[in-house]
Amino acid sequence: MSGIGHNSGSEDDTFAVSDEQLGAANVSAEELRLLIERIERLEEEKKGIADDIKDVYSEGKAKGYDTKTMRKIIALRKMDADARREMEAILETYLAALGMD
Amino acid sequence: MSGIGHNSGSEDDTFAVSDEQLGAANVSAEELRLLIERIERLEEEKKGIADDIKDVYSEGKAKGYDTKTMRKIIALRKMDADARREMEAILETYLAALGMD
Amino acid sequence: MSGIGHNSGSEDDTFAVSDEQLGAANVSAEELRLLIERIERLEEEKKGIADDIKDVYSEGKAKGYDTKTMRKIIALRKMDADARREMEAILETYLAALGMD
Amino acid sequence: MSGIGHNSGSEDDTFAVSDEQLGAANVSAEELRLLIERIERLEEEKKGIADDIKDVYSEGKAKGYDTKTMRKIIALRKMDADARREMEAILETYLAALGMD
DNA sequence: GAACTTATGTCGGTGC
DNA sequence: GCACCGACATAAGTTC
Repeated sequence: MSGIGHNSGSEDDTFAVSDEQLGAANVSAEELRLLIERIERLEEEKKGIADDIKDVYSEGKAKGYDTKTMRKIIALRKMDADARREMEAILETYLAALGMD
Repeated sequence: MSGIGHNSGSEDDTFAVSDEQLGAANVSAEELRLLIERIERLEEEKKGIADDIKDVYSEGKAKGYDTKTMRKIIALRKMDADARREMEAILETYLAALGMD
Repeated sequence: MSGIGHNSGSEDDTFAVSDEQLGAANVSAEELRLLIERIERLEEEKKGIADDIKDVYSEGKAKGYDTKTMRKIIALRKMDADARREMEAILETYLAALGMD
Repeated sequence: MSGIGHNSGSEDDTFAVSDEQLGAANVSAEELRLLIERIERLEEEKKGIADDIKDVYSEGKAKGYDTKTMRKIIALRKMDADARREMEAILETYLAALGMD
């Protein structure tokens, strides 16, 4: 956790102004701004990775594989992985239901 | 293991695959596998970041902001940023047209 | 046939609306209304089936199965079915790539 | 008889499964299977109707209406219907409160 | 027009 | 016991 903020609910009057609500609003605005900027940074990172993925597909295409096939393979492998995870989850559910967890 | 089109030993080899082709296929398979694994790794990273984003939204929610509003703000800021980029692009175009680039 | 705005046959009556135009508009309105009512009927049917599904889950619950488990099982079976379909699709893709389709 | 988790009367045979329990399990498994198959059938029907809806939208599109508009109209009509129902509910409440139901 | 992302609605769980 | 909340499934929109 980042440790940013942690001031929700506190009535900190360090920067007290005549209008308490305005002060609170400023704190909130700052808090909100920080949250939003964090999200924006993360979105950028995500975009960057999405671009990298695109590049790898392009590379594959350049090497003669068609994108559709590559996507199919990846989807299939993902399905397998998901199914495995799902089976483990269901097993746990059963065990829990049987009081064996 | 039943590879697609693996057909060794047939005589009337309408669909025969030569050793050369098999060798090439193996190389290709390896090459393809590497591409796919790279993509899968990148997909995982992307997923991780998407989860981080979700966490930040949750954090915002916990601090009393509603998600919908946050999303709207981010969308707006993104539009602003896009508009700015667009304007810069236009400016560059003008400058280029004027031979001032 | 095109929808609203079909304008052939008017002579010089700049703002006049011919009977033909009214007729066309009416036809369009009617046509649109019918499409919309079909969708609404289908949405109702869909809702009805969704309710039926809910009932079956309730029935299962009443018989001592927990919903989560049931959902997990169904999801898993769906995954299997999807994976099978997907594998067939990929097989076709390969065969096509090999000119064997 | 209930399914998984029915555990009354066992003393220290923590993981023991009696013949009775196995028999019950078989019955349960069959029972569960039937429930699941019913749900799967219903899900398929639901999917079929969803596809039909898609088709009607496509048909509308082909006739020159845009999907977005159609969706808006349907949403509006749904709101109207919901509002009407709501008003009727309120009316009933009033009537009931007045002992006129 | 297909795939990916975003948004909305629904469902089950949980805390008061 | 009900209402809130988070999670999941579906639907809509957007982009390539």
